[in-house]
Amino acid sequence: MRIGDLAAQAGVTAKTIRYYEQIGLMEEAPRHSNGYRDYGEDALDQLRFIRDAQAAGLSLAEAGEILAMKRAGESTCRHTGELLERRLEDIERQIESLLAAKAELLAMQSRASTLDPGACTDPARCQVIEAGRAEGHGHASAKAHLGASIPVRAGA
Amino acid sequence: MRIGDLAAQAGVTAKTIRYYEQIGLMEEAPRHSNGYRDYGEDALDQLRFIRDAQAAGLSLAEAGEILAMKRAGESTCRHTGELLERRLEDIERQIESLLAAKAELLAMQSRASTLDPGACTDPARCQVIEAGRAEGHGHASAKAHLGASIPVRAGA
DNA sequence: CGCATGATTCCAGTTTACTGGAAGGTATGG
DNA sequence: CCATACCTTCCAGTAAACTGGAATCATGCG
Repeated sequence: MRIGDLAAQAGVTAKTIRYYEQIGLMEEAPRHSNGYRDYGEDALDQLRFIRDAQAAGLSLAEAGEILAMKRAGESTCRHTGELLERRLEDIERQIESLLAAKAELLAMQSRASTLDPGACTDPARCQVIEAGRAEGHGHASAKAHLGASIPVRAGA
Repeated sequence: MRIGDLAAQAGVTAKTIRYYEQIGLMEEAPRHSNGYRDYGEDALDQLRFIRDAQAAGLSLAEAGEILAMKRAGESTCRHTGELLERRLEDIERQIESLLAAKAELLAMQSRASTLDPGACTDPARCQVIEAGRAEGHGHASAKAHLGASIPVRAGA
């Protein structure tokens, strides 16, 4: 299939795929006579793996190391074993961190709901939102990039 | 305490703390008569929270939203509740992804160890490492930033 | 035929989270 | 008195992961 098709199926843009090829993350695709890249199912698998790896907090470089292993046929070699080991440890650690953060958020949530339930019906009273949205209302004045931005990430 | 002291205790650099203040992530610290910033224990708590939040995959902007809530006293307001809700959902999702990635790595690991155990004692035979380290040995030739770099992250 | 799509390359810009370095002020010990 | 270490501001650069846009070529439809 052609790059746009692959991109659509993988949920990325064609630009991203060319970028992945450029940095050596994906191998150079074979070309049609017209110069168009031609991809097979394995390319889709790779892109899906990259997506998963990223979602799991791995960098493209790390995903690339693992893809290289896959391409090499997962040969049993001390080095690949060590790589897998390290990645697993990283992932373990990240899960721990996430659980800790989750606990912290849950604690905040319960404290928030038990302290003064229903005390904030008026949007003008909500300091949190004010602090995030309004501008010159009193305290900190810096706010360079941050403060007026509601980030979107992690949703896609 | 002064910025260098705080930085040392939090395991970041003074530059990083000034940067956090600059982007509005931390409030402007009170100053000594000499202009030096003066921090209390709460600053250390904040920095620790930021570290945790980052390890959990939150951006500084997201950590900032939560810190703003904390500063506002975790007031019970629909909006803060929604923010917490969203963060928790994000974290849930990230944990799922991590678990999926972990499963995938474990599968690779077991396949790798059962396919041909002990077949790779000679480093010259390990295509994986070769592919990651060597340069002009046959296939892909692009490798711009990637390929010769062993990333460090996720360890600190 | 013409024109919209979609492909190609190449180069430049963006965002996030810092980091480095210059140029200067301040506190302390010998 | 001066060196040293630490503080200040400001401006510039970096790395990762894209994203946008220009200029050009190819394909397919009416």
